[in-house]
Amino acid sequence: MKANLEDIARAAGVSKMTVSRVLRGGSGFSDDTRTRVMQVAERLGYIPNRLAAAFGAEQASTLVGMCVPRLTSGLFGHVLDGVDRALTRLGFQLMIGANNHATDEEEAWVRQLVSWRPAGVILSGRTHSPGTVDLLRKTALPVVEIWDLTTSPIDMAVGFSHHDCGAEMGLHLIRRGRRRAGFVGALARADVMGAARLDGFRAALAQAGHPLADAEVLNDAPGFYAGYYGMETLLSRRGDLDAVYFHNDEMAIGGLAFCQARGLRVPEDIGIAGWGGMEAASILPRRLTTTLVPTTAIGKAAAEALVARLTGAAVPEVTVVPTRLVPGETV
Amino acid sequence: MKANLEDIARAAGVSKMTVSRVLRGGSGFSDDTRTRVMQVAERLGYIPNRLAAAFGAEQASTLVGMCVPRLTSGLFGHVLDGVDRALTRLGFQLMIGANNHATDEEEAWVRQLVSWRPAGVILSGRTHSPGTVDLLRKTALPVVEIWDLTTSPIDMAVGFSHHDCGAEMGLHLIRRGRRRAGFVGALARADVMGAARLDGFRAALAQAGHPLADAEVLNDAPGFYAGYYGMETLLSRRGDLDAVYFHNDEMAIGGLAFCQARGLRVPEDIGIAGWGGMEAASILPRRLTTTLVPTTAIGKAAAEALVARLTGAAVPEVTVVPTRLVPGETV
DNA sequence: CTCCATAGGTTTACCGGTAACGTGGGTATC
DNA sequence: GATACCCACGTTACCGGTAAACCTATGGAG
Repeated sequence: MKANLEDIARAAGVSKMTVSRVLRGGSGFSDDTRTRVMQVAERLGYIPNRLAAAFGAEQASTLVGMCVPRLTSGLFGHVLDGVDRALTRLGFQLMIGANNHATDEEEAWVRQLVSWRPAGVILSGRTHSPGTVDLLRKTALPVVEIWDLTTSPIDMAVGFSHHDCGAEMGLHLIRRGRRRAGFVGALARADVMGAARLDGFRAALAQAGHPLADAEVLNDAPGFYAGYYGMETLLSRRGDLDAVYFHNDEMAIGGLAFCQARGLRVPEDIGIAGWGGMEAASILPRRLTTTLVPTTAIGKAAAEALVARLTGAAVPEVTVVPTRLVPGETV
Repeated sequence: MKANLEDIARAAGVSKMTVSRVLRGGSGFSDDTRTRVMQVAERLGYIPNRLAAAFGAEQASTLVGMCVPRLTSGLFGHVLDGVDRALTRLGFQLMIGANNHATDEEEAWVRQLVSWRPAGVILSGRTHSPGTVDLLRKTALPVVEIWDLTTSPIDMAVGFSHHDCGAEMGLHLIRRGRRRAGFVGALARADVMGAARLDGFRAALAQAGHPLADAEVLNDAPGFYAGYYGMETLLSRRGDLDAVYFHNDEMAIGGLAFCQARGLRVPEDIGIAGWGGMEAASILPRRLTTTLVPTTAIGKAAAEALVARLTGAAVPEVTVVPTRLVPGETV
């Protein structure tokens, strides 16, 4: 039932090697042989064995691994989609994992992945355990780090600066006349990139002479609830805030919901800003002030950089994919 | 640099086979041998080669494939998360793909997957091409079909009935006194499961003597915009509707936004119902009437059923994971 | 004292491809 | 006419594990 190259070879009256060449679309055989082999392969229902192929000739692997922080993140869903579409088109298979914002979980996943001898790896973020970096360097695997720009990537990087995103929003709030801005974050200590946005935000505000009034960084997942309760906590401490910058759009919408529940007018009484871009954010009664992140484009660029490297093409070490601040109507 | 079993064997003064047994935690060696082998493996930085292992002994594969309709779907992100957590815990690796609601794309993906000789496959939905079914049957691979309950699954199924979801919501609207209900769908012709919900909805309304007033099934992706414009279209045709059931919560929220923009009061002037569950839906000024789907639980159950089958345990052909209608405040 | 079970190994034979190299015959070139 | 060269293949030697069969002391039972 399970035919292999040998079976086809016997039935077609050629050698195993010729069958291999024909099926991989190589050269070194006549048209006659080609059609004969193809027909026999079809008739026997041959299913290629990539395991054997990748094992016998390691450079032939078409397996790519990708690790995201959380599979439930809407933004990373789009990144995954971009990666998947590009890889599928190029004939690669995608193995995924989640690191839950923990470098040791990432390392465990990378170890598993490497044991499959993949063609390359896509990681999210700039923070990795020494073991991960060491392993990837030793195996000399092509690596693309996405999402945040690493000053010195392990191999290649595709993304943007979270620090700059925060700074840009800080400046925007100042320009809109806000003077007492706060911040609501999530995943305290776990999410380095949210922290980078806060850093940039804080720096921009300080430089403008109106330093960050207060910040509440929760330990929870960055969802609507966290935004709602983060807003509540922040306002209970500082009732005089005139703007709040959130970890992401989900949380900002949660914050908006809280304002609505308390009868606070947005943007008159208080300004609300999110980050990341989310379809819902643009259809709210007032369009959310936020920063759009080209998620799918990042995924696509990462996959293409990886494959380009595999084909020996020159690939830039760092690819910057610009984000865009959308003023909206909530600040 | 790349050590293999042979290298470890030589350095530890034992045979390759003993090293293999030690590393896999088997038996048939002394404690002394064990520690010696482990130390040498550690020192040489041995990286197991799962490719070789799976190739040499096919039943040893720890690779599981999963195909979802779209990687950008919030609901399936949670399903993937459930699958991933369960598989990681059990020592399996996850290969993913998207079928974009097209059976031929699914078949192409399955063919690629099968060539990696995986331990099992998780598919979404009940609709597959004959080629897919044929291939899976021939390879006798463990298969779990999730999301919708197939009357006769290829192998195993985990999910619920979309038809029943629709019928339950139809009945709920009737009970709330709605008499002229409409439906707004998406992914016309592509999404069989949304169509099943519409069927159930229509049947329940008809049986109650207040048949479906109108339906608008768009071709677009089921997002906020589609909900907004679908609502607009539906109301322009039938201004007298007193309830609208949407393909999912995103679209329902889009519909709510349209009502708000037009000054329609919800639920007084018109009722709005969604499907699927979405964190945002429960934090709106009025909680959305919807059906909660236990996404993560489905993923977990699917992964566990697959692994149970692999270990030879008896697994029920069909696992029903109940959904729950949440009345909310929009109907 | 023999027999036998058992612990603790070793040996052998694959799994199904692919790279590298070999080969025979025909054809173009000098 | 000899040489070179190419085409269309065939041969051989792996890749790194694992299953299964096979050894060989050692200790205890009968």
